[in-house]
Amino acid sequence: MKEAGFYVTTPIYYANGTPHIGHAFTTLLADSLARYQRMKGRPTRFTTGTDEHGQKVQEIAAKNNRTPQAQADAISKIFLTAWKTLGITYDDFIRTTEDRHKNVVQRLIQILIEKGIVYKGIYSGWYLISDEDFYPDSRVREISEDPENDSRLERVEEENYFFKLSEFTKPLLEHYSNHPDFVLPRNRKKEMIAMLEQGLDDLSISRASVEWGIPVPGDPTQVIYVWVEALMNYLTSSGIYQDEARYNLYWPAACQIVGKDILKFHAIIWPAILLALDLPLPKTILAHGWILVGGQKMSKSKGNSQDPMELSRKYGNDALRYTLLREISLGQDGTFDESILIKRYNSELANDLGNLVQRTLGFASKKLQGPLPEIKELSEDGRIFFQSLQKELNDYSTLMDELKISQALDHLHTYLQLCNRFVDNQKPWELAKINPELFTRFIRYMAQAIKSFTIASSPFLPESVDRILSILGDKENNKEILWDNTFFPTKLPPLSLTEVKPLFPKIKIEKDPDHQSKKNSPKQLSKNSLITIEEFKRIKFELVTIQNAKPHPDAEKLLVLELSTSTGKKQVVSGIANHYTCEQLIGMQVVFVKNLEPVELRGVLSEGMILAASNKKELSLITVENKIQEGSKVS
RNA sequence: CGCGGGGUGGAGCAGUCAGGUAGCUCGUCGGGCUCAUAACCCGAAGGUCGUAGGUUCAAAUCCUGCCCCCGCAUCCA
Repeated sequence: MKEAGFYVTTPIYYANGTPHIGHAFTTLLADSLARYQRMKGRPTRFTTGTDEHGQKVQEIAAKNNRTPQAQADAISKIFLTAWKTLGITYDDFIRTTEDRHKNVVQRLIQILIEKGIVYKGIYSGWYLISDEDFYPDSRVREISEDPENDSRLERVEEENYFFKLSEFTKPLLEHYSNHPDFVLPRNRKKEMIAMLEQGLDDLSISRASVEWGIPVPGDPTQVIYVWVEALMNYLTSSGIYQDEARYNLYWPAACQIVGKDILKFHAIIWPAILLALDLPLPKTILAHGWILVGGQKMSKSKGNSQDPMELSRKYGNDALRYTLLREISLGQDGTFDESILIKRYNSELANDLGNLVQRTLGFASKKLQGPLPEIKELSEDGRIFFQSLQKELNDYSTLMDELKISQALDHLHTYLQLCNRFVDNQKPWELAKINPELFTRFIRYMAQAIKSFTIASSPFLPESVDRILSILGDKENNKEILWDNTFFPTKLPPLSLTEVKPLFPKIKIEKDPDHQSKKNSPKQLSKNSLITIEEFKRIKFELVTIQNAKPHPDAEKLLVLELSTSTGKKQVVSGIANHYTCEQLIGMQVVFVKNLEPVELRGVLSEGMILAASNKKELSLITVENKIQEGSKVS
């Protein structure tokens, strides 16, 4: 039997803005897996794209005064550009508004209708636009009490097409127990099984009141529910009904990456649809957690940018890709921001890798003239060294195949540590003086070790590969980037080095003024978060008057306030638009936190914050009982 | 009874499904080296794995109760 192709997908993004760090994480993860499989010589297909139908797009388009298609085009272009910038090597960027997708979807739905798995019925319940999801009466109260959803909840009573999801509970549970790796990581799988065990209701899969979508075959009054249709993109891109050879090679998908928030769609509804169609199910649905940013201990070291495009611009694609994938272990939420990137970058890329190259190849290029001679037989030292490296590569490879990315990367890091240790043990700076022959031999070993590392790590450091290989005088294009070239031969051909420049210049961390005081303070913050009076005093509150208020140009929930303070006018962005009108606010005296680090919120500078009491439903600004002079201290 | 995640040496995390010497990165302390991007190497300190109980020859891991944190979204500074 021929080896199956490796088909990896990201969700198609339903976005109304630029890609955030979560999108970038998913997509970089998929890209690295794809690069890894290609390196292993496996036929690989990597699909990403945009999800462009549905009520939300329709609404946003109307708000922006353009057609839904124009809206979709704009969104799609943003993502396309972003992925180009980040060096994403997708094989297919699918858009659900493309004809190829519409054709596939209609054909698939047609089959389901013919099979009687999709039937006509009356839907009566609630639909939450922001989620594009239906809710039973039982959950409506809780949802409508949340002010965020409030206005977005619609009573729906209409004739719909239904999918007999309920019939698939059992088959799905069977599939889960027969395929332990169907959903990873394990805790997510448990969640899905629990959900299945509660039983499933049939699913309404069409809407009469939405226009922007793919019509139900034979019934142009209805469009297909956007989620159901979007899931089918994975089949469209596989080549079903279009390219049989491609479809046979790549379907079922090897790995479908999703965020934990949309796992239900991918691990229950999607496989149910496939079962209904008698199509094979994907091998693994890989669910990752959310990327948390900031948190309490946002380092004050200048800037906490979390915008992937910004981070890529500042530090480069490889730095972003490597540190992000290294830091976040799947299966759990992880934290990532600029300071974490810098830390990882400095210690692993600059110190361990960059400096390793510098102290070996860089040193050699200064000391040696002419090429490194051939080595016919490895010394005992060299053999043992290569053996230990080989073990790390094997472990790396095994873990990669198990989709344990951050653990796999651990072994690449150990590899570097072994290299640095070898350098220390061999003392090349002495060899260079007393035994040139051993010295060149040593350098030849290191060149080999670095070459193998470079190739093995190329899925995570794709842009550095050329730079390193060219130092090794080894510019034989992409043919070199194959896993087979990581092995350690018993004979090494001659090799000539070229000039070495620092690969990963160290990022200087700006002095953090708070760091000092934190260190000096006798007590660390304890877990229950008691703070000392000194810590409290560091916050400067002041009573200020709101001089002017206007809506944020680019955000529904935010207002831009102009405050008159003891040190002049300040601008603050505040999330109170749902609770106060601009007119109400002008003239009010409120409490202002003065020494908060300024930050941009949706493009508008905010130089502090004003205080308010709030819970889920209500919000009320903190003000004074009697008017007193503005600029008064609050303590 | 909303849903979910978590509590493991100073920080951030892995390990928990299939119970059997507590692991990784960073930080701290001491030493080495001087080739290198103030980098590298070696050694050490530091943990009753939230808590109470149960099962077991054996529990971070399985069972039960309790306590505490945190999300429910990237537009609430």
